[in-house]
Amino acid sequence: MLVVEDEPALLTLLRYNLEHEGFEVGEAVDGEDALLMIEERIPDLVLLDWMLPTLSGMEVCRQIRRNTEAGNLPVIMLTARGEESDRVRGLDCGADDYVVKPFSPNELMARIRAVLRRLRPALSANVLEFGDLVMDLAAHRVSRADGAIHLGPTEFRLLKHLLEHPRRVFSREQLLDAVWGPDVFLETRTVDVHVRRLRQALNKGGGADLIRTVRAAGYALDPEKS
Amino acid sequence: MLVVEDEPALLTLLRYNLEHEGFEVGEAVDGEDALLMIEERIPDLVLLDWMLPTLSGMEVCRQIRRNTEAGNLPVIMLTARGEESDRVRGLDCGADDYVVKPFSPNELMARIRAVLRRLRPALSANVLEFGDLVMDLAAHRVSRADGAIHLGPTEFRLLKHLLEHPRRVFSREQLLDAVWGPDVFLETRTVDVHVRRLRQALNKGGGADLIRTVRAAGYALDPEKS
DNA sequence: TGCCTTTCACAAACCTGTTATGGAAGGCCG
DNA sequence: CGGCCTTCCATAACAGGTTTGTGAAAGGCA
Repeated sequence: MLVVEDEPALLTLLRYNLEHEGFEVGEAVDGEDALLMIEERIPDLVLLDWMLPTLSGMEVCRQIRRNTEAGNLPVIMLTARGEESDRVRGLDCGADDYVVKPFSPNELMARIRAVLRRLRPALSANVLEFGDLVMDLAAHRVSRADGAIHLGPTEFRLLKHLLEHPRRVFSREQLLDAVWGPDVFLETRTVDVHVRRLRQALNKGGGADLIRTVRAAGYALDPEKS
Repeated sequence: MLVVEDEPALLTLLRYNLEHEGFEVGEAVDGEDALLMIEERIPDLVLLDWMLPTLSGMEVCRQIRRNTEAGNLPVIMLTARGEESDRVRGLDCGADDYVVKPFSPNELMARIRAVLRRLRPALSANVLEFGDLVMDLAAHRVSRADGAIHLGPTEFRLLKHLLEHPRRVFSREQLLDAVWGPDVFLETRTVDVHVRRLRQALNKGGGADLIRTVRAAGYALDPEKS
């Protein structure tokens, strides 16, 4: 979290409240400073005063949006100007929210939470991860260590189920129930074959085997050797 | 865009402004009505009055967040209550923004644009882009790598929907609902044919195929090989 | 008529469940 | 401790089935 504010008293107040909520707080005192810090390390969110030395908050916001790396970084504008035309301009220049001074710390925190809640699910709600393995449910894609992996429908469902319960061992019967459905009647060995195909696909890139075979019990997603 | 508001005058005002900005507007007059309409077809955004018959806006908002399908639907609360504790509660129950009556239409529109820009960059612009593909909604034109592309009405709507949710996989049923409307009764294979024509048109210039087929799942706009 | 949409039929691509075989792991007994 | 045996698992190949691509034909609508 980066706070860009040139008034020391307000900066202190903000830092106090933010740290109290568990955020790591970085500070910048003018617009150029802020852009440099963002360049160096992209924060989770930027609190941006409207009136700043060197570069106005609005200009900083525009430059953030123009930058591809940090382009969708959440920005909350902080300002003494409460007039409507300013508010419209603030939002239209790309800020995600706009808080008018004087504000109550509680309201600001609520707005920060709201903005973050909006951002996080968009990035992670439909994604399952395990180690370097990533499954994007919405895009129906699996990748590992930046390499895309192609899976057939059954292997996809199988991996999804394993990812939803990492490290847990499932018997072949449990996997048949969970992945194929409760009404199918298949050889339990069939599971072996699909596990093999899944392993083959997952390890194509050369990583360690992520599926552990538990003799006489079943399989689990778990990279550890024994 | 769904407007949930029990005061007819305000509803009319909102509809006028929203349609003027190019949104399709649906209406609901109480909370239960709203939830039903959302169930049936998920809108791009919900404008939600705080005080409603049958179910309060806050309760509606909570239920929306609880629903997995519509869980990250953008919600803007609309309310006469300007007190801080209410604002905090409103935001914390999951609303993405909170506008106090009386509000100016301009500010509301700016906030809507801000929220949409965050969640669905696609919907706030008049131009949809994906890679070298460009769709101009206003001019109803599509082009790729500087070559104009002619599409029939259905292919246009199909591509528009895919562009609004890039990389996401849609089943044939979902596409029929979203592109043809919720009440049509067509063969799911009809989608294949339109996808094929869309592909043909898009690839005429020789570019890579932008539509990914996901076996047993559907189609997605996504250029990577898989 | 001309364009667009929908359906159909067939072919191609791909996926799936099964089986056969060989190898590994663990237990039992001398 | 070592050898043998049993049980379990990994692998490969295959035949059949399902899903998708494709071309064409029939029907609608302006």
